[in-house]
Amino acid sequence: MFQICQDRAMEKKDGKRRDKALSRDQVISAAIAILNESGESGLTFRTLAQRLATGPGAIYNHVQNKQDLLAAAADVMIQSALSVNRDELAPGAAIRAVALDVFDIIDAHPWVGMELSRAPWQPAMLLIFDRIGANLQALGVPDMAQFHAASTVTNFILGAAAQQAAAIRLHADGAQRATLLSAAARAAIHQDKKSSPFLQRMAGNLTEHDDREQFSAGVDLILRGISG
Amino acid sequence: MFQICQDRAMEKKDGKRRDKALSRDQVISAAIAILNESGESGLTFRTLAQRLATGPGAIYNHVQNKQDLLAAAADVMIQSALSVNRDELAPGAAIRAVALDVFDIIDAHPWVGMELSRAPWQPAMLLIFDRIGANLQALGVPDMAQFHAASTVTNFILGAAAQQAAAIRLHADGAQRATLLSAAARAAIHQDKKSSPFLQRMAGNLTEHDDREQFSAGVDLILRGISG
DNA sequence: ACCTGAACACCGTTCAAGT
DNA sequence: ACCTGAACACCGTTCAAGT
Repeated sequence: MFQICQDRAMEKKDGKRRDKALSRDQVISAAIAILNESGESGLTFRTLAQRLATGPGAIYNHVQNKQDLLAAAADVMIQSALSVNRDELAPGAAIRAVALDVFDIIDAHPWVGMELSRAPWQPAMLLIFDRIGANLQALGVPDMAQFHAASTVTNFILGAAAQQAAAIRLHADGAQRATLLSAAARAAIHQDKKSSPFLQRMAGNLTEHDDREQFSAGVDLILRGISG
Repeated sequence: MFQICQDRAMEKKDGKRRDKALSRDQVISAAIAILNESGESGLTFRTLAQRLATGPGAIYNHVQNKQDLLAAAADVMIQSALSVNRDELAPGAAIRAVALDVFDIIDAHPWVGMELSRAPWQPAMLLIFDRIGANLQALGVPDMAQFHAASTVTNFILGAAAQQAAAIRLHADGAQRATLLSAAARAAIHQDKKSSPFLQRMAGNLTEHDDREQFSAGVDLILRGISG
């Protein structure tokens, strides 16, 4: 559906003017390549221009600004993640599948999660909302309740996306996840001694749970609330 | 619990050196004042230094970096929002109250929502997690399930926080919320014609629902899943 | 019409020099 | 020990000049 094309970069060696075929799709796909390789901090109009063998200004002929660029990039990723046909699944299983597909793409490319939570009303987010909601009718949710049900699941996914993106970023920083998390928990607990009993009781789970399993359990829990 | 102090700014008029009493709390409270007045984009080490009548470098004597500053500011806001005693409430109502307190503070100060979703493992977030979890035992949730239940509610709150913060920011930009949202929805729908039937059916709700009611309904729905 | 890249108006952060 | 503010190494974005 979306071709990553890098050949443009090769033409940079000679100082000549490139063939003028720069398109919006090429800009977005180059941005995605940089984001996947170097993360959010690696994407700059200068690095992007270099990969496209042009000047920073040229990018603005195909993209409104950096927000627009990031939203378009995230949309491509989410569309690709949700392109698998799930029609054969039962409605509950289909919702679970959509949620896990989103989780997995964010797990693999944390910048997508950061971008979704930075601007929740972008096309990528509406696509997720639609795919969740499309299964509610078959699940037997009344018309009036479908909007609240879909938005609840979507908000949960959004929150988990931010959480997961941050977790991966911490991990990528080379720091031990357990160390950082328990340090944070300890700091919070320490701050007002014994006023955080639940946090203290859950310290072990916080540092050792499986993120994907936690996410999946959350989806199931919400589905139970929707169906019940 | 936390005093906003602005008197320091008054000393700036004369060119003399200020009395040296700059403290971490003063830096954070000045940052909060700027954030509440001008939003995220208004907070700069230069604007903050100006309000504190000092140089940008001085701030680093009391704060590690901007992330640290924002996390500390958000923590103050969340602590203040959750400082009301809810012990007399039934566990379900207490969880609802915590969630709505967080919603309201983000509604009033959208930068808090942005900050929470930027770094989900900061003290403010752990405090919310603790306050939610503290009511699960009384709600009759089994020990093993309490972690998943608390993290599900927390993730939902986090997602809604990002959503709400973005909504307020759009509104503050002077643009009509309905216009922008329906434009986004229309764009998403248009993109692949009739492949978004649910989004189309919900277009009206998307632009006209009440955010707080939607949030409250989401909390109720998850609570039903937890209890059921 | 589109590219080019220097220039503009900023950032967060550092650090020698002060007190 | 803490402040001061110029300087550093960047940003996103604009725009005259090219083709």
